[in-house]
Amino acid sequence: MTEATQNKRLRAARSELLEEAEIGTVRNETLIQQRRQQICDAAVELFLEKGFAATTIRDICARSKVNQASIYDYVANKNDILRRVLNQLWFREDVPTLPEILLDRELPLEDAIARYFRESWRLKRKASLLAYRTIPHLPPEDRRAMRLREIAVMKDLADQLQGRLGLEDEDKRLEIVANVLVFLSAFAPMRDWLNRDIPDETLVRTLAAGATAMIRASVEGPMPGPAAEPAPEVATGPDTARHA
Amino acid sequence: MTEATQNKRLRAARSELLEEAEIGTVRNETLIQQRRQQICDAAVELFLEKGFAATTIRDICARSKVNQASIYDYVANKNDILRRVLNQLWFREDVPTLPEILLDRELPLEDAIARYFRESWRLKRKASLLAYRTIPHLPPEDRRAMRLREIAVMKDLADQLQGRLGLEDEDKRLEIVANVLVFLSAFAPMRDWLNRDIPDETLVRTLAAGATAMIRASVEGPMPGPAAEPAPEVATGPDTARHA
DNA sequence: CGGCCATCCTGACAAATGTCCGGTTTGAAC
DNA sequence: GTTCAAACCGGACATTTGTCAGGATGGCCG
Repeated sequence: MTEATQNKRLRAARSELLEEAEIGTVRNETLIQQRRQQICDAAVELFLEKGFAATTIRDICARSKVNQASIYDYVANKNDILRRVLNQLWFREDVPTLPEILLDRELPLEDAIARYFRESWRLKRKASLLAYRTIPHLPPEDRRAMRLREIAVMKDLADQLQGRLGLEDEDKRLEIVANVLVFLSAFAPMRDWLNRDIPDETLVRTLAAGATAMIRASVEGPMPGPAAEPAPEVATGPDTARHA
Repeated sequence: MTEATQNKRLRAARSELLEEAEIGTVRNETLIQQRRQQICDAAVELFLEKGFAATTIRDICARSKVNQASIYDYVANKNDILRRVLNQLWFREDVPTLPEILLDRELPLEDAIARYFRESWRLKRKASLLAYRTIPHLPPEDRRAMRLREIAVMKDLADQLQGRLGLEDEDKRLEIVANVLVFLSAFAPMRDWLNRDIPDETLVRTLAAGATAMIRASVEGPMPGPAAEPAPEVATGPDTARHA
């Protein structure tokens, strides 16, 4: 791990959390933290079970054992709960991103990827599901924050891969591959209703091997260009319009 | 394309649609079809924009220009609309599945995959997004129908790949790879808020090349077994509990 | 014991929602 | 022009929702 690489500031490290509201009434700071934790814990479970919009404040109160009126002493409103939950789970810093793992140049690519998948699936299961499902319920500025974070991670990853593969020039295809890798880190949570009888570690190693091959293969040969394909049938993106 | 292969009944072909309700009042069958189409078209747009739970019947009526009372002459209720929409988009039969494409043994693997991605992204954008997002809102029996369909496609795909790769025995890893391929067919729709400046065909060819390499790499070497990794932190699956 | 203040919670409000009753309009057949 | 069923729709229902005002409660200090 050369000094230059190690010291390289990762763009993603600068990404910001979603803004949380301030509340006025309750004073005891530790109590606030505790109640908020109760609320968020219950909320995550419910959001995953029923979806954000179908979860009511009453549901959250019942499960978190916080009174229906009191809850507004600890969170500003329903959307504030979602923001806090995402800050805790999606933006958590104890789960390394792949570009961070790749800073260790001693670690072979495949092992790095395996570690990335393993940790993501172990610690960010809920976060991945939640993020992909609740994005439409976020106000535009919050969506933007999440998108910026994702883009930063992807760019970092593309940089790291470029170094690993010993490529001189930027290659657009590396961004595609980076995107896929991040996408695959949500694979197990999003699809764990299938393949249930396969041990997690088999999944990790198989996918890491496959992903490594994919990376290497992706930058071989000439860059494929757009062909004479007709335009897409639909224009609707998940949250931001693609062809706006 | 040998006769045996060509005639092989694909499991997925037998999968069933979600059950649609019967309504009594209106008689004119073509009118019913037309109104239902208006309703479903509006509903898809709205479900993608705001999510199922956040979309109101009034929204759908406004956009489809069907009266709030009349809508119940054409669909049974809000959930019936979702079922009809999914039947139209998710279970549509004019978009080939990868196992179907692979029946043509003349077509090289990479080209088959490229075609699969291209067609899926062109024609099933909305369907992929909708399916991944609305599953929590479906009643258990409908979730089950969708899961069965997915599993059938995956098994078919694993079979086809086994043949292509000239493998004798079943390999669990082929199921993982099959799962990933299906997952990747939702890649562009689910993540098209990123990588927007990359032409679709570049995306298709790059990912097809990568996926092909992934398939080949996945079944090389010994089957990786479970290692001494700690258990997952969380147990919550997307819709059906993983460790119930 | 009594006062005081942080915390909790009963009960309510207005707004929104899924659903549909029962009347009104339409248009084709005679 | 009359008739009559088919299709439409204004307006309302019971319920649920997010939110909160204002009183009840409880524990600490004197």
